[in-house]
Amino acid sequence: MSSSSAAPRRGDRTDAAGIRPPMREALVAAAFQLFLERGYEQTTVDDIVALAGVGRRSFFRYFPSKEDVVFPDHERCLADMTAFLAASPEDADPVVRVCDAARLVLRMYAENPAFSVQRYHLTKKVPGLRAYELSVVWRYERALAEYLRGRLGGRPDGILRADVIAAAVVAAHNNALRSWLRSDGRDDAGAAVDHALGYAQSTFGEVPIAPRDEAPEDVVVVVSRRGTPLWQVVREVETAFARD
Amino acid sequence: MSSSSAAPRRGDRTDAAGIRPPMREALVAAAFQLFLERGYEQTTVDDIVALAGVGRRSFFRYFPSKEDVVFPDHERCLADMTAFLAASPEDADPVVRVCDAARLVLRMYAENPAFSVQRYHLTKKVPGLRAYELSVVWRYERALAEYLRGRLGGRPDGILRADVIAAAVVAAHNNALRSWLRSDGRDDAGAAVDHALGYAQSTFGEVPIAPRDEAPEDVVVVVSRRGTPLWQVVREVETAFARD
DNA sequence: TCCGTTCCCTGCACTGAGTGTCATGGGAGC
DNA sequence: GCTCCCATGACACTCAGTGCAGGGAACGGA
Repeated sequence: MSSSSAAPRRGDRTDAAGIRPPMREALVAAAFQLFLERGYEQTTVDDIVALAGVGRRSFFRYFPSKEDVVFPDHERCLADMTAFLAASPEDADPVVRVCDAARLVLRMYAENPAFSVQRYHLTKKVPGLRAYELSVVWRYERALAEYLRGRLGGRPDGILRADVIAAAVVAAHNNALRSWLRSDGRDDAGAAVDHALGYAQSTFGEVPIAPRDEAPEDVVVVVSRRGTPLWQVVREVETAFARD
Repeated sequence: MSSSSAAPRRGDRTDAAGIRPPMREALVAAAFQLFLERGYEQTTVDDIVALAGVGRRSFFRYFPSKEDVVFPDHERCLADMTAFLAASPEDADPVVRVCDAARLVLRMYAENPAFSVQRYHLTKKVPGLRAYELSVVWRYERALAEYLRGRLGGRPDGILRADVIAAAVVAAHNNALRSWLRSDGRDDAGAAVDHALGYAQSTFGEVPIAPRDEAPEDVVVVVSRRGTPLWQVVREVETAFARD
């Protein structure tokens, strides 16, 4: 009964990078159906492969572990991010660049809102999945940090700054992403992430407030009472620079 | 042969919070000896308990999983950090406070440099341990972020800022900690962490550069060419404020 | 001193994840 | 039509982690 059920035929794939075998999708679908029905830990790999109508060994051929089936597209997204950063123009602002790289992750989540929200509720309550997600996030953060190290490595504290900026960008992105997921995908994810990344960018960025090509000899004067908290001074400076 | 070997007697413990049973330490020692000899994944829990001369079931009573034996004191440190943050005075600078909280982790590592360096080399090469360490670091970061949320929650973007500051502080701390671990514990860990946390603090801190009680009507004038990168302006402001 | 209670430890059996290996069967290429 | 390739499936195995029951030492009370 197991060999003649819904097992996929061989003809409908190309095995190249173009079309992936449907067994992968069948396993993801079966896994999520059971995870949502009975919970993650109450579902065994045997249950999943039985529902998908495939052999148990095939599961581990497509997913190195049971956790991987919950994050089926992060590997591809991580490769995309690495390629995106590697293709950065030399004169790009590094902080802007890593913010744009972070937006790739948001785009992946936003491509399939229902799936992302389901997965969010799953990872929120299963400690093992939370730990797995952390290791995924860590790899994104490492990709950003490696790029920033290459760009900031020469400056004083370049490596320290690279690590801190990467962590801050990831935290800002995740803050917005999670608030979007909590809204069940109803809020505007792009706007929230733009806002959060804008905060990170304004904290670390080196973007000139005014375009470089206009009136470089203009002068701005900031007056501040000694004793004012530094953040308030910075905010005033920023406001003064933005005012045209 | 197994019941009459090196099993610890009952008399040498008090079972209160004062003296912990030596079995815990015996398991940690046996585990690390084998981990360093053959590697983490080549060592089974049966190997560990055989060397420690205790029953297999006892291992899992002291350590919920095989990974936990590698990080035997993080649970205590996390409790210390939570208590430290909960005991914060109302008028403390939140950013300074979380930096001090992060120093608790460094202190734990510095209490036993040889052990910390061994563990560092172990976690560096074993993916499973790296994932476990990430979940530990995540709990520290959550503790800092929760405290900051409580302090900054009312302000605009308070929650976002709390998450970003917590991530930045953890990243700065870990950057210094790891560079100290890479030096095999020879460098000055305290100085490196102070420097790294100082960077994070100057980026996010609200510390007045000049003491509040002196000449609050003093005036500082900053002049900057329009088009100058913002970070450079901020650095100039900072320099001007620090100059007395 | 003796007994009962209470822990702590141990052995045993079991589940479930993950892996190595080999047989098979069908499709692609010749 | 034949052969080779390779994805798949079946089987057996290791090992982490858990539930359960039994046993023995310390402790308290009589």
